[in-house]
Amino acid sequence: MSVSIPPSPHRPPVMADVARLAGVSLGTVSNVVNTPDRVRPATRLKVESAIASLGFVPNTSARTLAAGRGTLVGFVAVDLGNSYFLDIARGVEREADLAQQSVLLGNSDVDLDKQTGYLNLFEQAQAAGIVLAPFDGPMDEARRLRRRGLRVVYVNWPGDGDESCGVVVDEELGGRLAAEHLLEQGRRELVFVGGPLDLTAVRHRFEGASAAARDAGVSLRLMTTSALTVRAGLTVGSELLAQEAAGRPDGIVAASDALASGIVQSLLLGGVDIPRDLSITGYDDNHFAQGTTLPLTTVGQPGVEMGGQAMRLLRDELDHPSTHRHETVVLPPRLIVRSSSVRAG
Amino acid sequence: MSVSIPPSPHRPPVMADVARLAGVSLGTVSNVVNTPDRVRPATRLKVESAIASLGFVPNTSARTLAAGRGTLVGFVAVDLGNSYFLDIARGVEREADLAQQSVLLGNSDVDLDKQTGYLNLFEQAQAAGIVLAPFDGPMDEARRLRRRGLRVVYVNWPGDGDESCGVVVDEELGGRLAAEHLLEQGRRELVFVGGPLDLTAVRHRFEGASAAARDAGVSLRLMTTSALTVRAGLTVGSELLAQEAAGRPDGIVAASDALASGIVQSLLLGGVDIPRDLSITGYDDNHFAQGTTLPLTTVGQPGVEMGGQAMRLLRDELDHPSTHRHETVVLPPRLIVRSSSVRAG
DNA sequence: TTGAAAGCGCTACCAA
DNA sequence: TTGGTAGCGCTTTCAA
Repeated sequence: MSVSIPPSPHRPPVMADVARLAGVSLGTVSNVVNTPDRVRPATRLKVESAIASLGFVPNTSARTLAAGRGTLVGFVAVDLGNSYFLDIARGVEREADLAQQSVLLGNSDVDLDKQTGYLNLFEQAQAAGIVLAPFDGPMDEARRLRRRGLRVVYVNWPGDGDESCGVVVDEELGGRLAAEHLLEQGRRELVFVGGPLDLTAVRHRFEGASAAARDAGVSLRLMTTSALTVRAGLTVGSELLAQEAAGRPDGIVAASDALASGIVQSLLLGGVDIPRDLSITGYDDNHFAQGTTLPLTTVGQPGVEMGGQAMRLLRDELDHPSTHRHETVVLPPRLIVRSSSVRAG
Repeated sequence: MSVSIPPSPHRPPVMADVARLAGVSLGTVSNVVNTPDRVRPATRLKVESAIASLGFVPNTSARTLAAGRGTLVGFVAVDLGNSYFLDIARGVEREADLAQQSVLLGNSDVDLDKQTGYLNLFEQAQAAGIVLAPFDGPMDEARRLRRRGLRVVYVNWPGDGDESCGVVVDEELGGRLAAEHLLEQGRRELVFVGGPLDLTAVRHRFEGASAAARDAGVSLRLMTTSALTVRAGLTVGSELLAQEAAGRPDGIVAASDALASGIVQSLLLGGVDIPRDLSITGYDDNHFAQGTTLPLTTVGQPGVEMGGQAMRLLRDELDHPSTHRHETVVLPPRLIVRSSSVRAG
C-alpha cells in the first residue's frame, strides 16, 4: 500500500487529484472532460463536483501533446490599429467561440518579420490552424506552414488556388460604388486619390471607380499618393488648392478614410465648401470616419462577417480534411452615405 | 537491436530525428536548443545543420509540459480598438522580445466575461505570466490566478498592494495639464466634460483640472456624460449651443478625444469659431485626434512605455520571485498642443 | 461503462 | 562535454 503524499501547498490540481478525490480512474476523468456522454450520470456528477471543489483546470500543453493536435487557432493581423482588422478579429473570435475554440491574436504591425514571428510562434504552440490577414507581400512563410500540415486560411487575401482558402472583399465593386454615388450626386469632374498602386486593393478600387466613370461617359483622373495616410491627404489637398478653382474636381474617390480626412481638412481650411462644391468619399469605414467634423461618406467592408467566414472555412478544412474543397469567398462592401458627399436638401 | 522505422511522409520532424541525423543523443540536441554554451562547437554545428536540414521546430507543448513552466506571456487588453491599449501592447511585445519571450494577445472588448475567458485561456496554456489592462470592475479573477501561482501585472491599473505590481499614468496630472494650458490661453470660463464619474480615470482627470482651476482662482464647471463617445460629445455640444452665447464656457477640458471631437463638430456647425471663441482639449491622443479637420490638443499617455514597464516588472517577478518587491509605477502623461486650443498668432 | 497502461516530445538530472 | 532515462499531465487504446 502506497502512502499518499499530500500535495505541496501551491501546486495546481491535476487530473490525478480529481480522480483520487472522486474515487475513479484517470481515464474516466478525461472522459468527463472530453466526452461526457460516455460516462454514467452518477459517475459524471461525482467527477464534476471533484473538479469544482479542487478548481481543476486542464493543462493545455499536456492535452495538446497527448492528443497530437491543438485546439487553439491563431489569427495574425497585418494591422490591428486599423479597425477593419479588429473587426475581422472579432468575427474570427465569435465564430471560434461557437466551436469552443480559442483564438490567439497576433499583430504583425505591417512588418513582415513580425508576421513570420507570429506564424512560427503559433506553429510551435501547435495551433490547429491559422487565419492570416497577410502583409501585402511574399507568402512563402504561410506556404511553408501548409507544407508542415498546418491549415492556413487567408482573410483580406485570395486563397492560394488549390492550396488554401481565402476571404476577400470585392474591392473593384467598392470603387465602383463610390464613383457611382458621386455620379448620382451630379459630379462630373472625378478624381481618384490613392497609392501606391502596387497595393492590390488600391489598384482594384481604382479600376472599379474607373469602370463606373467610363460607363457614365465621364473621365476620371488619377492622383497617386505614396501612402494612405492623413498626411498624404493634406498634401493632395494643397495641390488641389494650388489649381485654378475652375479646374478642380467636383468629386473625389479617396482610397482610404485617412486620405479623405486629410483632403477634407486641407480643403475646408482653403475655403472650399464641402459638400456644396465638392463631394468626397473615403474607404474603410474606420471608426474615426463617423467622428470627424464632417462625417465621411465611405465604403465599409464587412469585417466581422469576413472573419467569421474565414473561421468557418478553417473549421471545415480541419474537420473534413478529405472532402474539403478550397475556395475564395468574395464578400461585397457597402456604401455608407454621410455628409461629405451629399448636398443638404 | 531495434529496427529504425522510417518517418511517415508528413510527420513534422521531432528532436529524436535531429539526434539520429546528427549522430548525437537527445539531451545534446536539447542543449543545443536551450543552452548552446554547454555544447562543444563542433557538436553544436553538426546538430544545427541537422536542425536546419530537417526544418525542425521545437514543440512548445512538450517543452512547456516537461519544463513545468511556459515561456509565453499573455497580454489581455480591455479595448484594442483604443489605440492607447494597442500602444501598450506594442510596448509589452517590444520588451518581451528583448527577453526572447513571445506575447499572446487577448482583446476583452470591454466585456468582463471575455476578460475572464482570456485569463483562463492563458492559465491553461501555462503562460509564464500575464499583463492585464483590466476592465474597470471586480478583479476576483486576477486574484484567483495569482493564488494559483500565475504572476499578474496590471497596466493602466494600480498594483494590488502587496499582491501584484501595476503601471498607471498620473491621471490627475493629465487633467491639471489640460486645465493649466487653457488658463495660459487666457480662458477663464472652464468646463470639464466627462463621465460617468465612477470611471476612476475620469474622476481623477476631473480632480486634476479642478485643482488647477482652484489654484488659479477660477471656477470649473462639471458636465457629466453617460459615456466617453463622439455621440455623447455631440449631445454636449447642442446643450452648449442652447445656452446664451455670453454664458458659454471659453475653455473645455474633455475627458476623451472622442468626446472632444463630438463637441467640436457640433459647435463648429453651430457657428462657434474654434479656437477663437473657445479652446478645447481632448484626452488619450487617439490616432484620429491628429486626423480631424481641427487637430485636437490632447493629453497623451505613454502607452508604449507603460507596456514596456509592465513587462519589465513581470520579468523581474518571474526571474527573482524571492527578492521581488511589488510596486506601482506612475508615469506622467504629456500635453500635446494642436490647433483646437491655440488662437493663431 | 470503467480501469490500466502506453506513449505524446521534450527537459532535467545524473552518470559516464 | 555527452548519453541515458525518468517523468511532465494528459489522451487513447485495450481489457476487464
